[in-house]
Amino acid sequence: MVEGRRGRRPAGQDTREPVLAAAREEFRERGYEAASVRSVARRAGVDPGTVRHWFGDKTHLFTASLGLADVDPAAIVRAAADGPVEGLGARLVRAVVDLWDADYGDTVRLVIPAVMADPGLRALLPQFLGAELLGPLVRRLDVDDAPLRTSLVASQMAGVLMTRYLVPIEPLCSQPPARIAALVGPTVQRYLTGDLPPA
Amino acid sequence: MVEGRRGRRPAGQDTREPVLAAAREEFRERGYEAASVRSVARRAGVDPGTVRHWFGDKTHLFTASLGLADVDPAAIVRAAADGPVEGLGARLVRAVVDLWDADYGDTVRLVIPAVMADPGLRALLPQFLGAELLGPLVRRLDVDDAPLRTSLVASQMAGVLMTRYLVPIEPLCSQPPARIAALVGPTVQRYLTGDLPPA
DNA sequence: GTCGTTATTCCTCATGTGGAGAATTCTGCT
DNA sequence: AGCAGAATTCTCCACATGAGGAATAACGAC
Repeated sequence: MVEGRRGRRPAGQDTREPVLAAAREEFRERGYEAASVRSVARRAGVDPGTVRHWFGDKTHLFTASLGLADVDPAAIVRAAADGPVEGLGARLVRAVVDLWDADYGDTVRLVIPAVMADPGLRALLPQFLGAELLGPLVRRLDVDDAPLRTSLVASQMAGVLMTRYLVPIEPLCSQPPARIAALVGPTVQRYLTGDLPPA
Repeated sequence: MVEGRRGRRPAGQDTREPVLAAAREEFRERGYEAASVRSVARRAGVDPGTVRHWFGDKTHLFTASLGLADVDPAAIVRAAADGPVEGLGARLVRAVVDLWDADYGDTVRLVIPAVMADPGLRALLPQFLGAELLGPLVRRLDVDDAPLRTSLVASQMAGVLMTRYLVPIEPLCSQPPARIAALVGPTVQRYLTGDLPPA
């Protein structure tokens, strides 16, 4: 921060981008807990209040620093859903596991606690999982009980991701994606297209 | 805290119990995030350092205040596992959902973020889920791949509990326990005793 | 020019954590 | 019994943090 100099900076000096870069470094180096907003601000040569002004609280700074908006998980899931209905469950599991292995493996351990700790973010999750990610897929299948099936698939998916990335439970968590797809795929398939007990 | 009065208190004055009671009140009234260690100490008429001395950090104070040691989920799961193998999956799901509905429904939303935020607690979870809770059950079934089956069951269970209590996904989250058992039971049954694809 | 808006800093407050030290109780020894 | 010293229990102080509000300076529309 420019010492003793209050008020707006002269034009042409973007502060958002430096803050974002500093946040990426900080979170990568020290993890979510140990990272501090103040240190991010110091790195960016900016006052902590500025960080707050642009990104709100720490969890929002964190998710912003991950640039999660760049990747669209829903698109990947939709791509996996193209093709025959047989084996759809396995393809779906495979796609999601691959996605997370490639892009989110390192960061999900950080994202989840942040999301869980923030009521606002948590409230968005069901909407995302149900409507955004799995909803279109299940509707395409033209089955009844689509919402129920969606939530069942979401529950199994959430469980797999949780035991793979968040609370590692052996030996499932260290199986290769193909094996996980083979093991869990039939379950998802049943939730998608199989017989469900009547209410 | 007794002002200006340093050092050990006269005998017979238990401080642990008042702190625990205060913590229960505080967490119940304000939730985990908003609750403060200092406020608990104030309520108990004790210095914050005393709280720290007895219970360590905030997450440990929290779990201590829940008295989670009193209930033994493993025993309930074992009880549900007594009986014929047919329908075991459904009975198991039912038992776990009932347990959480009755005893943990209100608090799990608070427990999970606290656990996730604490690396120590998180490290204990797999051990608990795998070995303590489900391990004996799967061993009793005398199947091969017992550890793998255990982790598969854990993944589906974790998913159900997550979508029911933590990130409510409709309509699954508001189904009665019997329906959830009917829906998810076959999956657990397959993970327990069904055919699994070879490695 | 003036005037509201926006971007930025500074200050304040309550918090979680850690350490130093004081008052009490306990232990071993004579 | 009596007493020195160790262990336990507890308070105070210090520190860095996350959050919010007030003050201030540059900008843009008119």
